[in-house]
Amino acid sequence: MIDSTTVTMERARQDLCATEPRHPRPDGQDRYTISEVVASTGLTAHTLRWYERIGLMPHVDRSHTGQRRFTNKDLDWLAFVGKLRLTGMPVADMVRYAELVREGEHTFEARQELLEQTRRDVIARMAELHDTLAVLDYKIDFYAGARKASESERA
Amino acid sequence: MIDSTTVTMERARQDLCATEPRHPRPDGQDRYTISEVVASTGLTAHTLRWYERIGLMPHVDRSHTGQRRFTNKDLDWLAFVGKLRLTGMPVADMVRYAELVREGEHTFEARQELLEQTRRDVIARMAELHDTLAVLDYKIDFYAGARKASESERA
DNA sequence: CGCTTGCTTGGAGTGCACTCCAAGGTTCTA
DNA sequence: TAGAACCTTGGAGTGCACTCCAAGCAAGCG
Repeated sequence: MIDSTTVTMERARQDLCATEPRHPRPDGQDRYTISEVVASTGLTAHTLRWYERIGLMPHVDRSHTGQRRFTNKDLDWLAFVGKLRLTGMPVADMVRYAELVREGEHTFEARQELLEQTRRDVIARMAELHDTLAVLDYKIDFYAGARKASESERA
Repeated sequence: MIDSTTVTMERARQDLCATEPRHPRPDGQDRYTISEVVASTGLTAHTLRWYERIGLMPHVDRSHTGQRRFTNKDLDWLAFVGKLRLTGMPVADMVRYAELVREGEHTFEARQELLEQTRRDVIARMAELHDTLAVLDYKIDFYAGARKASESERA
């Protein structure tokens, strides 16, 4: 019999790494250099170090000489951060979310709220874009029509 | 008989002022102070002066003492610029469009292309947002489920 | 072993889109 | 006609999200 605590923890474990397919290396050997992460995320090395400095990354593991070694979990986190970035969420808010994750399961409610606010922002933004599209189409039609008219004039 | 030149010019006249309903003042008495424009556009006076300085506004008419007096046409232009801004278009590109408008009808093709590129950008952005929405919903459902599970555990 | 390429740090610099300031002239209302 | 509220300018400042730099250690290869 599986009790609900187990279920909760299993879901919590998924929390950081359930949204993306799978990364190249098999588990147990997931220690990527910064340049490998640059190649797979499209972020620059500068940005990755900066993310760590401001607390947007959990502290990244290091080699015996102090060089960063990223894990699959880090890549999953970066993929999710990339999605948040696409929503237009400010970096400060993403850092807030990262802090909540670090604080543990008792912040589930706060995290859900933050994500729901983001969701509302995304929907509002999509509506805005939808409206601009109408104006754009109106103008484009106007130019297309005006050009056709001046063409037939020349003919 | 109306020749096609007349038609073209009539459309050209509409070009700057056909996308918005109508502004408060009756025609012929459309000379708004900067603070009236602030009130009706939501932009700051600083921003309005800055728009003029960088060439994003056609040169605004002045009172005999040098204060700005905006016209309905200026308000229409600002409304359209507001739409372009909502698309995320950089100010430099909007200035480029404004330059094309100043250059006259022979830039219709270039203007249409610029707007069509913007349209493609808007559609791409909407698709991105649509994708992030799926991730957001996935996470929100996860938190909702986890919280419900830990509630029933407590019960 | 030497060479090239890669990684480290703190701190300074960049580009964008505003945003504000000081000092002074203008306009409106009582 | 006095006072408040509004307007003008060039230039400097702000906040965000990176972006770059110098100086020096680390890693992999023939």
